[in-house]
Amino acid sequence: MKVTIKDVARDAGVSPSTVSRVMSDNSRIGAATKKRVRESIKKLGYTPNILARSLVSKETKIIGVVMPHEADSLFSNPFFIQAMKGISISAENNEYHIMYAFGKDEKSELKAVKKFIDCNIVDGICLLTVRKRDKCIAYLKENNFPFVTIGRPEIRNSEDILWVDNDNVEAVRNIVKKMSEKGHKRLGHIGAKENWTVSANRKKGFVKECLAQGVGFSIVYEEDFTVEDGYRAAKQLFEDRDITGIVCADDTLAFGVQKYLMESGRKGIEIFGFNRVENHGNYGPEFSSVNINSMELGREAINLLISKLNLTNKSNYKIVETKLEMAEEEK
Amino acid sequence: MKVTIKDVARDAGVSPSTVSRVMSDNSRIGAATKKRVRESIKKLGYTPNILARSLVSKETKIIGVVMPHEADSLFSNPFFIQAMKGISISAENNEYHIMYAFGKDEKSELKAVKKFIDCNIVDGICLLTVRKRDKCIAYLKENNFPFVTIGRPEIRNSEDILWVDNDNVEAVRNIVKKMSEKGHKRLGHIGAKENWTVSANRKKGFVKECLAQGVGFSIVYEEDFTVEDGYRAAKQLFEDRDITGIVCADDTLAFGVQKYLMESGRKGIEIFGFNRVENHGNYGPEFSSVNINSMELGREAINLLISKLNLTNKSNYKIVETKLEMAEEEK
DNA sequence: CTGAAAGCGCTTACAG
DNA sequence: CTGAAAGCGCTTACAG
Repeated sequence: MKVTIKDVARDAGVSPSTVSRVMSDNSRIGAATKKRVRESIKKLGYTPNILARSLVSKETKIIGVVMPHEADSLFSNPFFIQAMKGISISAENNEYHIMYAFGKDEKSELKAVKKFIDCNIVDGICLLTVRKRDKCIAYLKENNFPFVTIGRPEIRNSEDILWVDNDNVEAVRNIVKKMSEKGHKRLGHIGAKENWTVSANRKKGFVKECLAQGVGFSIVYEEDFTVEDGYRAAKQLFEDRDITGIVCADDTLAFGVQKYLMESGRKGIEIFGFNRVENHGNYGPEFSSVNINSMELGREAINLLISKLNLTNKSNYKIVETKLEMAEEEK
Repeated sequence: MKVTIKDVARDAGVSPSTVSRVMSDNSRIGAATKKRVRESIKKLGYTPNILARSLVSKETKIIGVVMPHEADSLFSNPFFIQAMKGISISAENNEYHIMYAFGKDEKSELKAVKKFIDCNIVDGICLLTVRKRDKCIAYLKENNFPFVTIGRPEIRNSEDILWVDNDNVEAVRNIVKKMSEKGHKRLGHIGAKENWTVSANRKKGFVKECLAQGVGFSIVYEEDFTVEDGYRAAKQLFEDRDITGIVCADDTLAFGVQKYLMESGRKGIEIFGFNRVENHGNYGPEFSSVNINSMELGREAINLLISKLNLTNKSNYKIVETKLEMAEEEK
């Protein structure tokens, strides 16, 4: 049988209250008593039952993480595992636990959010992506439940919403600026998942900087972040013979572009992607990519949420730095 | 404030005991009372606090899943996300929750296991991989804590251990047999993670069937399941000029082989991999691969564990079917 | 068929 | 500095 606070109390010759206070290192307990109780704790191998504790403290020290339903078709993208890694590191550092829910579609994501809240099982929720008119965000805000999003929410009155994000607009603007300085006169952009704000922002940055630099452009949107989508988009995009460079919203799309370029024999096109995905084949030429620091995004999201839960947070958001990693030949 | 069982009781004019019995659909409660109570439940939107329930039932309906520390360097392998998907599906079907722990090394995996148990937070544990002389398995068995492993444990007295696995030995034997029938006289095998039983079994099947078929062979072991490791291994392996076919323990290794073959210009080598990984580049020739049905492995693991927890299980293991998917040109 | 009571393992005012 | 008591939100023998 599991050893409880009563067992420790009996062993140390004190009351359960005292043991509880020793556990929380209450300053009003005498040093000698503390020592004795700690010895009993060690001797008996006592670890408090966190469920019982939660029942009185009204905190479970568990955070619910909702994976976007696209995660499984996007498994080839390291973003999710990296973010999860960051999430778990932060949770561990702060003595929180993480509970994941995988949705099948947007509806079941909302269901997962509701379940988390209704069961009283989590103190807060983390959403791994932000959609336009996001139902989960709306529900969480409405119910005033603590949450954080990876990606900046696009709704009104978002000052009290916690979020982390890269500066995607700026990251793309930098790329376009760089390309313009190199002499590119006409650029292409391939995006996907139009209702993800991250996609919207990358496109926004692209358009803005093209206009600012007086660079011509055309844009193709695809359904998913896949090689096939990138290939299809490239095919369409390069009907425009003047395009000499291309910015993809994700490396998987860039792979498709590479593939198209190799097959079509077209040379001298400069490619930029996002999120440095390992190319198993690695036969194509290197291309430049923006490292969005997925692990840091996960870590900071949970840090922010936990600060909020413990009422110690100052800012409601955090911008995680990106790093443009140029292709080998550029170095 | 959250609505509790007392609120419902008051609203329906019954005692909390009765509400509790209605929740569990106890047969001794009158139909009329049930109806009235259910209306109150609905009206007030009551959902039981599962922590309070757990405290008395001694069950949390949470299963802890320990990710192998290699998971993050292996993120390019869909196995983990697929398995997690299967795990979450089974959990949802059975009204269980899942809690994941990511270890940094083998030691911290054991730490995670201990923490799960000590906190009283999980009813059972699922391990995503099995190592030789696996510390987590030893600890769990020693403490008689319910668990299931993906991969067959290799310890004595494993009859009471729950596990799911593919028949890796058989899968590789089939491949080798097929290759022998096609006329291959000498084969190569590339493995990695020698202390994972899955690797050991694939190698075992390879050796067995080569001997059975009278086919010559050589074997190279690498550290990790990566393209680089596959490339390095291929370089070494093909010093043996007679090798005409190669079985890789994972598709990532096979990509490395492809790369080597393309660079070295060597032709007519038949490649087999495992676990059909999407090749972002997809420039190389197609190769055949064994689909190990990762999602099913995850699903069945949790099914097995939950059956055990509810004392309804019969068998202590389950073999998940594999499917050999031949390269396009073979069809 | 239903309720009052005890208890799950903790924490925390309150009292001394 | 420490303990007895009440309570967190449930469930479940026990009694009627």
